[in-house]
Amino acid sequence: MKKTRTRFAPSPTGYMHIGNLRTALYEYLIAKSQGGDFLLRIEDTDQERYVEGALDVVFNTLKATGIDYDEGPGKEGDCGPYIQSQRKDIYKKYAELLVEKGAAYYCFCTKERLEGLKTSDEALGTGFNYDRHCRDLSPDVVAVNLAAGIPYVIRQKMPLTGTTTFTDAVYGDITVENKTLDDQVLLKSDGLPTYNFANVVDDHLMGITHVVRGNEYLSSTPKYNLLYEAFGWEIPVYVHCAPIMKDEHHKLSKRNGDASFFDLVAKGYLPEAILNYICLLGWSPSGNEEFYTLGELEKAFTISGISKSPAIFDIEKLTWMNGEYIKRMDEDRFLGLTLDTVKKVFEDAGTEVPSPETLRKIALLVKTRISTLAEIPEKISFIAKLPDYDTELYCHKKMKTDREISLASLKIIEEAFENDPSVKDDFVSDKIYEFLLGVAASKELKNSQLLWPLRTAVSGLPATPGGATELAEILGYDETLRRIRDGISRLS
RNA sequence: GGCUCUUUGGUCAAGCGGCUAAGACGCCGCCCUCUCACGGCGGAAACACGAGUUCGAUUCUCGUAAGAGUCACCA
Repeated sequence: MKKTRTRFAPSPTGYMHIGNLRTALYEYLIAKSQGGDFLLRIEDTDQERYVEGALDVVFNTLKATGIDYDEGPGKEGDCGPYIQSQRKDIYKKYAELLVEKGAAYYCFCTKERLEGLKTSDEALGTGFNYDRHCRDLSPDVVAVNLAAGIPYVIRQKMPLTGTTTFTDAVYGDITVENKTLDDQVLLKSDGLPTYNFANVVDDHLMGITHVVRGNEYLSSTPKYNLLYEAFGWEIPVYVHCAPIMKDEHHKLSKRNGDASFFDLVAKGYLPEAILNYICLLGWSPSGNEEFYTLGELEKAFTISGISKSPAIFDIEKLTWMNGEYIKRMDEDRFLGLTLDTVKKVFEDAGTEVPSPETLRKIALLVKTRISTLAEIPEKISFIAKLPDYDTELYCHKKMKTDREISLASLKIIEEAFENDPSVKDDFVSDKIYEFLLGVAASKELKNSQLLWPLRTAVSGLPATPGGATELAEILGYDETLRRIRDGISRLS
């Protein structure tokens, strides 16, 4: 059995579309799940679309997601070069070979003539089809024209009758009438191949066994088959995937301003969470497990799990999944990812940056409470600087507090702190909690009547990451007392 | 318009002739609790429609409808 080989063949546009990334992932997984090779090939046959730095986006994305290629630019194998613009001569040779075999022909039609055809077709309300004007030019005329240097393209000579059937691994058998097939251009007048032609030639030359692509290519696949057959080449397994949608009607796209892979990373999403999520958009595993590392996917992936219908990109579910990844992440990695952000919150607020130990505590405080890394600043900024707040916050029915009780409670806490110097010596959450519970009991107050006002005074917020005593520990004895007094004056 | 494809809860989806039609996100409720979150428990919510085939259709066939793709010297 032949070794499985797949390829990711992006055209460098400078934007890593989520759908393209998913295609790359599926290609990678098909190869790896079968012990095969995954190659990277750059399809840059359209020189008008050249974008500076676009290749780096491709390389960086693959690197960030851990999708390693076995052959490709910078990793030369036996099938290089892996950049189509460097393979120009190859395509010309094969196009000419096809002419010799009678499966293609030279076409000298001008763009103007084609335009005329197109407009008259549109007037009829039908799609455009080349009228095959040059299909039966005599060899003599062709030779003369070529010698005269008249610009030409090479077109595929489609059979005029019969049908062509191809098999897709996800859609099954699809049959079309040959007469509906256009004599498409294979080699452009600039000597470069069209996508459809370069693809077939390269895929064959590179030993690609599985062609994975978006289902917008479904309708051109019969033409591919005809090409493979004309060359006498083995037809690969086709795996067409339904698109990822923005909503019911629109595909996810750059034009719609939809997030690219790096946009999502910049918004605080983890590459592994993004990859995990998009893998599940359009593919489902055999069991109920939803969390997969790339390595696990390499074992679990099956082509039969790929679905036929489009999937809407649900940022809410990605966000949830990202949060799960954060919760499951080990502490060291989390701290490595977030400590600088935490530190920056204090720098931006213009307040003194706490000790590394305190920064650590703050970061960890937030670990189970965020879904994306970008949420950190808003969650902790109150620690750096007490926000201005309304004393209405002190009123809470369930906690059985109002302004008066809160004022009394804060005074009680202040006094208790001052009267017992040992509190300051061991100012950690558990000890403070224990201490305050004792105070509450002695004053015949409910725990919440003491703790709710404390939390409010110390944070100025209706909801905070961590409880009153946790926050007190982080703020330290002095700052805690300062905020308690601030609360007292607000309430007085 | 021609050709092709798709159609299970709001979303992702399992199902591959017989099920009270999984699971997840989101939503709602309850519990836990020094707020929030985490966690636990529970709930509402779906087979586009119509004919066939069959003892029996979400599942097979054919229509209809609605969506999508394609019909370039773009990929």
